[in-house]
Amino acid sequence: MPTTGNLLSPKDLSVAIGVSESSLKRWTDRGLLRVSRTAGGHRRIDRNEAIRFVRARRMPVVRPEVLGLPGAVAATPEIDLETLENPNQAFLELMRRGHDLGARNHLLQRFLDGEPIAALADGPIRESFDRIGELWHDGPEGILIEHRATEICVSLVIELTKMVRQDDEGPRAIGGAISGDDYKLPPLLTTAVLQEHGFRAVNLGPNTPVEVFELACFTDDPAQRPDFVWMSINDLHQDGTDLNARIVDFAARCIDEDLTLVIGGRATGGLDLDRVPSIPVHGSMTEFATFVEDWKTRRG
Amino acid sequence: MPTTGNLLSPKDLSVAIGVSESSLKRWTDRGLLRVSRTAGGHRRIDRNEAIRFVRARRMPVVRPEVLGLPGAVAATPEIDLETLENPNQAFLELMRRGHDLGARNHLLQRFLDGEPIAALADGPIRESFDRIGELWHDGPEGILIEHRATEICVSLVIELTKMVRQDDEGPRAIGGAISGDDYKLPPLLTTAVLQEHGFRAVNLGPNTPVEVFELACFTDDPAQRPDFVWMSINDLHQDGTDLNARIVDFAARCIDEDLTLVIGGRATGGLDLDRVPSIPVHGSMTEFATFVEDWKTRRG
DNA sequence: ATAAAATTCATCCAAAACGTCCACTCTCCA
DNA sequence: TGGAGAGTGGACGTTTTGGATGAATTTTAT
Repeated sequence: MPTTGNLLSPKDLSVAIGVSESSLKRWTDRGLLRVSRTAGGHRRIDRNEAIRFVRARRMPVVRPEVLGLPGAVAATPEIDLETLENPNQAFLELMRRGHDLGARNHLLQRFLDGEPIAALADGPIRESFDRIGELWHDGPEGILIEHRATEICVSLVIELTKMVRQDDEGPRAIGGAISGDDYKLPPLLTTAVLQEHGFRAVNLGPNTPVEVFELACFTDDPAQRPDFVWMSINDLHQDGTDLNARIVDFAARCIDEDLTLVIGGRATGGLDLDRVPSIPVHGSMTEFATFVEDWKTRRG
Repeated sequence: MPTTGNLLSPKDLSVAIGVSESSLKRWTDRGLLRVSRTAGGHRRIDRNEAIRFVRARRMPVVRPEVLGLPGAVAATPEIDLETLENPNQAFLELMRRGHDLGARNHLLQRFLDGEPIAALADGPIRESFDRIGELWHDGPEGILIEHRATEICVSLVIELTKMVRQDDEGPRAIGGAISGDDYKLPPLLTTAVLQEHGFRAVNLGPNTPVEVFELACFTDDPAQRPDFVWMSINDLHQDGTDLNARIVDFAARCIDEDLTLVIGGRATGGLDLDRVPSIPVHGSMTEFATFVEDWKTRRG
């Protein structure tokens, strides 16, 4: 029986990744894998640290269930996922059918294989919802599929977010989707990517007015003040001009107060941000992730 | 329930740091951890001594709340959560401040102590959002708090849901919140409660049209057909009459096809469901949970 | 106050983990 | 081809761990 709770014994992890205990000990002694010790000197390994380790070293996981990850694939009879040339299509099919366990299995496997969350966002997730979004116009069936898939995916992204190490000392980031944008996934994915890069990220969720951004960013309490703000724009109300002006004002104030504001999302093009040309705009999560890394090194 | 006051029992500390009681006692006998004794010889550990012990050895704390630590984050100076008479108020304060780790510890402890998810939904979660909902009218600050708290709570409820999911053979349930109802939490909580009671629950999320319910319930594929449907109604658009008619039609068809439909949510009273008096309506999650249990036994 | 229930006591034991050592298998380069 | 260097998995004697035991103590309910 694997150790309960969030602490793994060396044996647990060694059987999980199919490696000898000796190697594991050597790795911990060399600092490749961070462990804590009991008072008697026995090693205890945090689950998230174990996941980080196998992901960073691209180690195959022989028994994922020991790490609290999905075990054997629940075979879907109708479709043979192996034959699909594109793995993202396999994910799409699972999402279309509402096959939550299969989708979880697929995404987590790719996560463990080392794909960054940003790549998962741009790959299987985005492609699936592009396709599912088209179905939406076909009537109730499309809406059903879209709703079910969204809930599944929200749950998966939140699960991923909890797996990436949250740094207690990392820079503070806050953000959300603007007023009128009801998409839940982009803010969640942005939060996940930020946490993967060591940020302490706060998610304000969809449909957040610009005034709320202002309040959150320019609070008087310096301990609460973020170092980084992001705005997700995936849907625009018809009256975009007023919103545009508000965003431009907010962006100008961010520049004044030396706060980095980043804007992204597929409806970003619907805005006219030329008046504040210094706002970084990203078109994909991978782009955003590289920007974030740059920002961190630039900031020291 | 951890021992009250400033003295911990060996069991309290052992669960807090995730080691066996035996080991802890051995450590005290070796003098690694100073303890006092009751008249009868039972060990009592001072909270500060326990904290000193875990800090000195850099031991991971599995359940910080047992030690009186609100998590990895420093205690909020203005409030002393211990002194709040009502634990639900403590949760409210944590949510107001966006103290996600503290909120997680609080909720998870109560869950591990045996409170059913339905009780958590009716207790800390509902009370907090009742209060936070009032703040919403106070302008941006209230909206900020509400958005942040919602995202935190969504994440927590999903985490709880993953802790209770096991049954691959349970009855199938499907549901969501109706058109115009954008609340995310009630469908999530309903799903969590159903899974806790052994259901295979599918969540269609907020803002789901009645036609989608119909399609999901009366699909031709018998393998997909649910045994149980639920509808969450927490917000009504102004033109409730049309929606009311659609729901009544849907409910009638459910009765025809011998499918259980349950309706709940705080705006349920805004509908006129007298034409289909056999629809069970619940006003709280606990009520819903008992109904669900009855339904299961009645059904054999 | 008293009885019943729950917790903790000290002790014991098998399984697990400790650190160390040592063959064995790779890769690389002379 | 052969030998150095690094990584692996197993073996070892010793120490630590976690669970079980029945007796004693504390807590809870009557």
